Amino acid sequence: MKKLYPKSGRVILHVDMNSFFASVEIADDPSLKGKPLAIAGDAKQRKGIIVTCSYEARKYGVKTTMQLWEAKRLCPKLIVKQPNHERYRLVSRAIFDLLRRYSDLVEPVSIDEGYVDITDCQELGSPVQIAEMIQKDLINTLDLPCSIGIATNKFLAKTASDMKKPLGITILRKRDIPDILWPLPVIEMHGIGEKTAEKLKTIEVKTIRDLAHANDLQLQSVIGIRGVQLKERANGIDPRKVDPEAATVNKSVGSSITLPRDISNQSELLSVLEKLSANVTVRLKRKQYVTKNVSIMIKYKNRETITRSRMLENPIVEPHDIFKAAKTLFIKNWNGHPVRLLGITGQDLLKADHAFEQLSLFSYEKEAKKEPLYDAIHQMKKKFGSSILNIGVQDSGPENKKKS
DNA sequence: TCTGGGGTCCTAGGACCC
DNA sequence: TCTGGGGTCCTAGGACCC
Repeated sequence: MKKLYPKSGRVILHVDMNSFFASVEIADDPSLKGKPLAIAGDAKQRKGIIVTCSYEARKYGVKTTMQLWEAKRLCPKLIVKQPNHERYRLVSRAIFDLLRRYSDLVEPVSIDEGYVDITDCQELGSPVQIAEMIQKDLINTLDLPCSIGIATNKFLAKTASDMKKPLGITILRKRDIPDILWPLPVIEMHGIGEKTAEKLKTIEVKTIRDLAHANDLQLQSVIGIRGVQLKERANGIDPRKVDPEAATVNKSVGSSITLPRDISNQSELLSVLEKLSANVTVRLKRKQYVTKNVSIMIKYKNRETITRSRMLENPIVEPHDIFKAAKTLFIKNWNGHPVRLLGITGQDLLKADHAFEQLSLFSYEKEAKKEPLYDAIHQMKKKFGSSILNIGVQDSGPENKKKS
């Protein structure tokens, strides 16, 4: 074992929950076990696509993003549940709490996957033993299956966890790269999608082997600066650290909705924007952010999509402030055609307490160096409205209601 | 009867400043 | 006496991922 993982090298696990949403539903209702289950939106609301499904459903050919009616055609006995995101978030937290019992270096990547750096955990056992312990632990305590990849860096660990599902444990060693990684088509690589694969084809790069040996200049010319990095990964090189803080910071927080039908009536659309504003507020507050930039997204009937954004003078978080900004953008940019989807996103986020400090400093300098605190706050309220001072954490927002 | 909703990162052009 | 080059900020769009 020591030989496989020399002292200087790292040992990183990628833990990937298997068909997470479906598995949570099954854990919560064991009568679903062994049955074809799909999590999907409401077909009547035009959101009838498969979000995820159990392995039993996959046997029938049911796949993620498939239309619900198509899935039912393939598998008439398919059981369909609507997603319960609140519940999934809760379970996700429990998963990462469990992982942190093995190592402090846990980096959540999404609701159902994360990296664990176990380089300094030798006393717990070998890497494979640790992976087995985690896998069993997740089954025993939460009744949830996962696949785990083991490697010396994030990219290889992520690739490895994908190779065996469900309930796999896979080691991907550097020396196995030519045999295991290189024969795969480039589109299998994390970070390469359809468009990039097409571009790579134009320079005769079709497999990961081709990519690993590709010419740097050619790569750069066809897919930009990312090209060289992807080539490194294809060669098994990935210096990214496991960073527990990475996921604690948000760059943006938004809310969007595909309308039950296309809408061209302005007041109807505005009332949708108003609801979205309220939702964005709830999410910003839950994460304790304020935003300095509001952007809207409009997707038209013909799927053409525009985004329009605006920097704001002062950070905001209250629904009426967000709605006001969104409404202005909408009125100015909507072309009057039927709308299929609307979204609002706060970008350029500030932590609420930090924004407060900034304002407070500003206020002191500007107005009231010697005034009592009460007056300083009063001044700020006058200047910026009371909204910025009333940032509370408010959970259990209206998020669930909208599922109606 | 056309693929939902949440994100991240990168690129490119224009405005503006020095 | 019309004109270079660098840097930063802002906006819009695209690609990708789960």
